[in-house]
Amino acid sequence: MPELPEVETVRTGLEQSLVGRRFDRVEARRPDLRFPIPTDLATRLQGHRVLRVNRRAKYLQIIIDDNSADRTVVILHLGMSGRVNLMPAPDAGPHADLLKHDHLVFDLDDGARMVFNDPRRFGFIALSRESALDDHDYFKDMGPEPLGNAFNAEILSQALKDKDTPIKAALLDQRVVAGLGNIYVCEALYDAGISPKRKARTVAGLRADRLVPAIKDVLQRAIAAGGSTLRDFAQLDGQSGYFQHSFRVYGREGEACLSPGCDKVVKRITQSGRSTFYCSSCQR
DNA sequence: CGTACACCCTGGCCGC
DNA sequence: TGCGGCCAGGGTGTAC
Repeated sequence: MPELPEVETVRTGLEQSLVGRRFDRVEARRPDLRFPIPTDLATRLQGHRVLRVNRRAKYLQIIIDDNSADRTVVILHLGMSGRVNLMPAPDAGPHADLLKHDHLVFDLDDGARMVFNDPRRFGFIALSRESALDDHDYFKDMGPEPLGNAFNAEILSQALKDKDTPIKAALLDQRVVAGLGNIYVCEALYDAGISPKRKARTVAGLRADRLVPAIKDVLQRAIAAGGSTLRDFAQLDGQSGYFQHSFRVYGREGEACLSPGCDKVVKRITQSGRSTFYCSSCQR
């Protein structure tokens, strides 16, 4: 499901419904997702309130106000198929029945219920401390946030200049830039007119000048649209994102290239085991 | 070290 | 209807 815009959409929703709320009851309904669920998850959270909800790349970071000088942080990754549902307090009686893949249940002090559902279980949850977060294994080697000021053509060129790998693979490498996934890499390369097969080192310089704004623009437009819904992504209230209607190449194999005057159709190839969509005429 | 690939897991869709 | 094959937005471990 989620790349940066989808995770950011979830973060915004969680910020509105979670900050200031207290966890009354936390339940893990199975021992593991992709990794074991911390056995002390419930005891570390119950009785404490949420201070903030942050995002780093595709990870959510929920900071807990637990009266500690070094606060507990919940790290949540949605994997491919994870989603977070927020059910408001029911008018009367209990919450609706849980579903097969509802793995984590968080009951809040206002009667609302947050549920983490993940059919494929590529998602995971972990606990850390605020002071250790940047040094955590998940984050320590991560590249810059693509929407931050620290991500610019100079920085990207520096990261690409020694790489022989295709630019498509380089942009999926979270050490180069953190938060892009298959969809938005395809879209950004199309928008910048850069072939996904081009060696990354040859993108350093002038092409990076075009690529950086293309990346920022597609991410910002996707966030504004509430993310993309392919099969199963939904916002907290179950609404779909609608950026999928704005895809220019992703998923459009065999369809006409949208660039004015181009008479080619969109091609699909496999790179690093994933589908790449591109126009062989407009992207060089 | 950098790169390439298999793999984790379930479900939906398509063709037979 | 049923079944096999293929596909899917992610990250990691292992083999070169």
